[in-house]
Amino acid sequence: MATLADVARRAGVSPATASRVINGSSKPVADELRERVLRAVAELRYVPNAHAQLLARPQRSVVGVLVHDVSDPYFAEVTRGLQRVATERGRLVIICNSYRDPEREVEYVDLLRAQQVAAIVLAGSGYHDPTVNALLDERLAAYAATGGRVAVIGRHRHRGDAVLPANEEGARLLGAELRRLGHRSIGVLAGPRPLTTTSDRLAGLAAGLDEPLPEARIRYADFTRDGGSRAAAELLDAVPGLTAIVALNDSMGVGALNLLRARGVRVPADVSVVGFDDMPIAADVTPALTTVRLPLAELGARAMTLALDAPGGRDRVETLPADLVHRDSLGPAPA
Amino acid sequence: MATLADVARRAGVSPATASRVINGSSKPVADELRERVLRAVAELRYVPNAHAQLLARPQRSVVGVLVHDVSDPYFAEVTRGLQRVATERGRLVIICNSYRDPEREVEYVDLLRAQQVAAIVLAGSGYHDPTVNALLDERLAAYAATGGRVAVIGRHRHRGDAVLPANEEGARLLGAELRRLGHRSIGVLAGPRPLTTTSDRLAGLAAGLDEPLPEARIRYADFTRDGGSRAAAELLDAVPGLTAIVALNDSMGVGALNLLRARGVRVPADVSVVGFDDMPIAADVTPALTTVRLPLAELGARAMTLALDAPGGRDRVETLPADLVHRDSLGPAPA
DNA sequence: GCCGATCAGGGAACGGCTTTCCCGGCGGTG
DNA sequence: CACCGCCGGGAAAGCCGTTCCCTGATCGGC
Repeated sequence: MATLADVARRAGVSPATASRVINGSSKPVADELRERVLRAVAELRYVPNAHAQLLARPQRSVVGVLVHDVSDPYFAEVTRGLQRVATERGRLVIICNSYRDPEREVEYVDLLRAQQVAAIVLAGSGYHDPTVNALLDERLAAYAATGGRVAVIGRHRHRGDAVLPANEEGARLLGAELRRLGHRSIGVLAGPRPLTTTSDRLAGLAAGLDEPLPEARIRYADFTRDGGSRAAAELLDAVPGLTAIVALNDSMGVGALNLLRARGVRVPADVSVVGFDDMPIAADVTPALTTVRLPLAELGARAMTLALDAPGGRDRVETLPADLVHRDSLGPAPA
Repeated sequence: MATLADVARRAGVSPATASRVINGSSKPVADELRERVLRAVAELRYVPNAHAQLLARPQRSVVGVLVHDVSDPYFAEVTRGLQRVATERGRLVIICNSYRDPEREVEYVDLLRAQQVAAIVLAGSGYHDPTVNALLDERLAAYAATGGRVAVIGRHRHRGDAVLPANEEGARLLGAELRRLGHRSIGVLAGPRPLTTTSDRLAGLAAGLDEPLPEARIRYADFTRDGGSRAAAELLDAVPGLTAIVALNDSMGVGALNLLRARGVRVPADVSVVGFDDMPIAADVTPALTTVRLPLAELGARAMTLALDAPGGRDRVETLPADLVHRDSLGPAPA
């Protein structure tokens, strides 16, 4: 690997001068020398060692992003927004997948800290477990104490700037609409219990329906298509007379749709199905899924903006609105 | 940010000793001192500066991954495979999105080089433009010359180890099946022209159909749902009597399905539709999309394995098979 | 009891780059 | 003509760890 010293030697100048030319320092360098340095750089295919640079100058430029799983469409979309802003600002992004393992999440925070990242963006639902939260908080605090910036997406209980999707409000909208359409016997396909996203949406739904949701009509499963399918099967078997199924994310909704089709249940004539998130797939299934739209990419973009902007003294919290997307899978309750 | 010197001072030992304790060096350290160092580390919440470590020891541990766009399901899946293997081997992955801009791709190679990554994995279709390829090759060569490892996914013409999806063979299978079912008037929704993926799949399709594909029955567009939708509309308008539409990836296939539904064309009774890649969504649309399955995660996993394994002297090339997934969107040609 | 071997711990060099500080030379000015 | 100031360039001091090498001390053997 060619070093700056190699370049300087080849150009017949000092490393100081070479560095100045390469970084476009404000200190003027004679054209002749500049020329020689540039030529040497090209000939040696010199690329400065980013670690040495980082060590030599205080300024940190990369940003760490911690998501549950980038290949999940939800996070893929959030990440897109994060990346867009980061790229606009000339920041490199390191993406880490915690795969929903809180312990790995903590490890990754340390790893990002070791990388001297300028900011850490935590995306995705938080957990209810206080032990886990305390541990994570402790690490984030250690990071923030050294001047690191923290932004979280969709987690209430953490330090740092936050941008929150209107999970509760979106679910409330959904509940109110179901109620308006006469649905009274409603089953819920919920995500994993320990996630705050699950409980937030559940709470909003109950508020919108204007009645408590009996646990017997809720099934908890993974936030995946198969999870939704299994949970829907259980629910259907356990609760006769269901007129609507609320999936707490679109993947589960799609799974439910599939199961219903397999069982010959008509949607929405016999049973209505609604989802959450408005992922691209929601519009493409049949019947097209009625769902709650969350501005996912925007969530990411806002979070990255907060993370990169100068700290505003106090932690800033932004809430991004959710709205109902009417498609074909929701109809009036059958008489 | 606490440094090793801080830790050493607080523990009342030399930095050398502190370092040895922290890294579990083979050199023995008295329990008493070890204890003191560990306590200091905990109290100061010390995390070693990864950049300083990288500078101090020759060993490089992070791997760079360059994809078109992680939020595209195709790359999301490939990335999942890449990550899995990287994590198993204790490697951190830096993911970069080129957004299909060859120039940005070259920039990112340099950036990864600057980061001293142990290996670079290039995922996603290559380009036909020889200028672009030459430039990229030149940078990769510079990287490889300094001991960097390169692995590519789905690109023929680059140095380094390669793992290739059987694009051509998969398309051949598809073509043969269409022919068997009596389709003679076939339209193609192709991806961007400059991509080798597009031309490979086109070539395989023609081979399977056992007849050349007239350009008039091909429409080039983005590898997206909307691209597919638009291209399908054009094709339908331009070519009367079409009995089948081949989309060169599933997103385009889904777009086509949507357009056909909007126009009241029955699938597959009037027109058959097939896709490519077998992304999760393919099974969930109605009718479920017949497509060619590519082992995407496996592609990623193999590439990462090649990249991390000791170089085998010559560049290794692996091809992963494609197979036909029969679903509902393909039927016999109408009489 | 003395010498050499062994061992734990510390000093210091090193990795690659940036940046401050200093020096020599030039032009301008009185 | 002498002096001052400015300017371009280089020497060198870090940044933060790791590790080689050395030192001082302890221990074993004769």
